[in-house]
Amino acid sequence: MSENTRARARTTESETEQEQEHESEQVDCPECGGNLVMDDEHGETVCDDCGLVVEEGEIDRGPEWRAFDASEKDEKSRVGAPTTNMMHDKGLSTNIDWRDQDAYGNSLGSRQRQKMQRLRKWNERFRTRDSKERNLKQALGEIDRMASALGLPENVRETASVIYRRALDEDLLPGRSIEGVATASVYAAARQAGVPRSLDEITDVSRVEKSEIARTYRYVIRELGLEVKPADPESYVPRFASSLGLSDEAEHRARQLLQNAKEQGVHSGKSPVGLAAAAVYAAALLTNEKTTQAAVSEVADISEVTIRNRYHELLEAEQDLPMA
DNA sequence: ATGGTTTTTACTGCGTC
DNA sequence: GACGCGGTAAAAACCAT
Repeated sequence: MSENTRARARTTESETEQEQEHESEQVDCPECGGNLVMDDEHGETVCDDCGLVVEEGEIDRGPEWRAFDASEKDEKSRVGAPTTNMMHDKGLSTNIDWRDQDAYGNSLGSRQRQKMQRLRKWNERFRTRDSKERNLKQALGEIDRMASALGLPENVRETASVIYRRALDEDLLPGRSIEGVATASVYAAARQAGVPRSLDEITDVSRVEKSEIARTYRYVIRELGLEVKPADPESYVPRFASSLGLSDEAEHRARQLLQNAKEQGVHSGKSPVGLAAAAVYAAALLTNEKTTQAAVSEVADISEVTIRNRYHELLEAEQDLPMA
């Protein structure tokens, strides 16, 4: 299979783009000069005025919260770290010194020593309940890595972490790889948050085979009783539209097409990504903006044939029920 | 495993710049 | 002639049974 078909489309349109200043937070939109705003919800930087998406995720500016041991944690975490599910113990564990001394360095009496022994024991029991904690640590690292690579916003990472944590609590891990479950968690979290990434995109950043991800994902969903509605085609639209440099109008039009199609139940069994891609293409046509099927196919990772089939259906549906 | 459905691959013909 | 688009047939992938 050619790698070309897999290649993500870059948003670079022209060589005339000026170097953007990296120092300042306030950068002007290359298109219209408007304000650029970070959209945490979708992990995108968009222009206030014209809606141009300048960068989609890719770069994760967040601090590196991962810590592998105590000393590293001290270095990396900022003062007053927020509690977060992204750390294996939510960053809240207590450490009790092993020395039998008080804060001034005086040694303790025997009563105090015994007390400290008991405290240490229990603290240890709570902190690293068993090997699950190690497991969790590694998995959260992976989740973080993949989410970054996919340009997913913070809240998705949080959700993924929670899902993984639950899977671990429910003893779903035996027989499955940490990687696999971690990947499935990310996949599920992204979908739940309404910023879905296709299985293919997920596979690209995971170390696990597609089939295993799918299998594990289904398993986790079922066992945890998570409700994940089939991905809404509309949620793909903004990403595709901006990758192709289409206008807001076209994007809006694409949404309409999809809503209309939804009402008529044209879906059912068709891949949401395909629908979204077709809608984007059709919308570009309707608003007289230049795009090719090949381009859409590229950004959506969907074959041109599928786009053709879908967009015919979309336009038909539009005509059957013009204005309600 | 099987059969039905959807998606992809590969190829071909048509019109236009 | 290359490009964008449309169609088709056969293969592959997917899903429920």
